[in-house]
Amino acid sequence: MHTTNIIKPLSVDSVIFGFEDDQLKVLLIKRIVDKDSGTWALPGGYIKYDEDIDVAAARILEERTGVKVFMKQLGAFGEVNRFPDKRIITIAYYALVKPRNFALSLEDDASAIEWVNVYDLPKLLFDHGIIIEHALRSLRRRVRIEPIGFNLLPNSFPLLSLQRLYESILNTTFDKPNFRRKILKMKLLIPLEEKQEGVAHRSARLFKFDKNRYDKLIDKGFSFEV
Amino acid sequence: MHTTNIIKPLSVDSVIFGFEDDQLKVLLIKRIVDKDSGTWALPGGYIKYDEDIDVAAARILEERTGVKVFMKQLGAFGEVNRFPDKRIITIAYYALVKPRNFALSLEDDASAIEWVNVYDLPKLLFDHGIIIEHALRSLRRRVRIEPIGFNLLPNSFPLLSLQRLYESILNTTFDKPNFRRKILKMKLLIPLEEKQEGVAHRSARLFKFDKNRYDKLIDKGFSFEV
DNA sequence: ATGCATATAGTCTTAATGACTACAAGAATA
DNA sequence: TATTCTTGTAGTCATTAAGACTATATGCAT
Repeated sequence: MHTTNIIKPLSVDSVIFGFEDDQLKVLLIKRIVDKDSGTWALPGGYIKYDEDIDVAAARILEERTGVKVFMKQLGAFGEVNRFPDKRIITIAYYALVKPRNFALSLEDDASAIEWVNVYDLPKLLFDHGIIIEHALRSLRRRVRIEPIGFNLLPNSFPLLSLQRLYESILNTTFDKPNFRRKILKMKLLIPLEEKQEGVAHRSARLFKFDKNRYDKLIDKGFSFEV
Repeated sequence: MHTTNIIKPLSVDSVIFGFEDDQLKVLLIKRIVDKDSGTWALPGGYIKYDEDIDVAAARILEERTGVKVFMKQLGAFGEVNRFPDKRIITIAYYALVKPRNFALSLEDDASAIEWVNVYDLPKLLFDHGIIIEHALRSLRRRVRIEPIGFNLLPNSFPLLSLQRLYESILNTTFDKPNFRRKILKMKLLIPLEEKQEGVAHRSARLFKFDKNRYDKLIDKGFSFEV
């Protein structure tokens, strides 16, 4: 990594959430450089002098994963001793993505990159565990009042997947018929002709999220709520 | 202000909300130093090398107002051109306070310090207007699901004051009997013997917020909602 | 063909909400 | 003193949403 042209006391770290095998996961990398070797960490990097911080966050993630995603800022983490020896304050971001769209590619300074279950994390570098906790809290708050959960699912999905998604984020369970009723009543899902394939039981209808419709409803004062 | 021992590319700015005359207000200062003269701005300062950022935010506010308050981090604002000539990223904080407890004291570099209606702001320094917008959005989200509004009111208050508070924050109106019913049903307010004094109409009973009770209810899964 | 897992439709009860009406209290006024 | 004005406080009624269920439909696997 080049160290010229960066703002030295500031870094960016990203919590990338994905949903895979009915589990909420986080993208982690394991570094091989210097004494951090062997510790899992959030993908991160440094901000350039002539770069907006939001842009820096997106660039760094793209460098590591090849995918451009919209990042939401979580906040700054700046305890005096969070980083050893030096005083580095990090600005954390998070994003919700579809893991299938990610072709994970290793960079020079990483020995591994993996999706890890958010409820079963390894020991993490510095305060990255705390950052993930904060991100999860923020996600839980937002996911209930904004239709952001769909960013974690494929474009078309059965209702039960959506339910499992909310259950794993909110760490709870819902009654199936009731969840179904509530979601469908919002009229935000377009029922497709397609059905599930390759399942060992009655196949479910697939739906897709209707972003257009959502925007219109919002203008009319509608508010999403799960 | 001393410029030694600070982290140069980082500042802290605070949005202090207060409720006065049934209006939601923000604490602003007008600086007289250098070319910023005459522009209203958020109280702010620089972070020291050996100081947590949350502590820096509280210290800076205390220096300007003499009052120690708990600050909530809003996030980092880091557009390349937000600050003229230099690249300075600011971490914004906000807090809810009782204006009566504040003895506003001028510092050397400020020519005025004032509570200003948040819906009628003057032109502000740099991106401070944007920061206030973000703070207001965050406040609106939080105030509906956490009992933080009470921090803006005196310890004892009539129900209508609470209603006016929510109305001014959320920029809406509520039906009086319905608001009353909703709030009282939560059992978070302790009715006092005292009544309003010096009002030209029937005096209302005063209440105080029961923090203890709230903490207990939270443990039982209760969730505050307005 | 039978079981089994999931999909999907619908019922019933209870609680919350929004829109009101009505009356009470007490200072100001006429 | 009587009246009026403003706000406080209690309660009604209809509508809607939520939670806990029951019941039936499909279709693969044995």
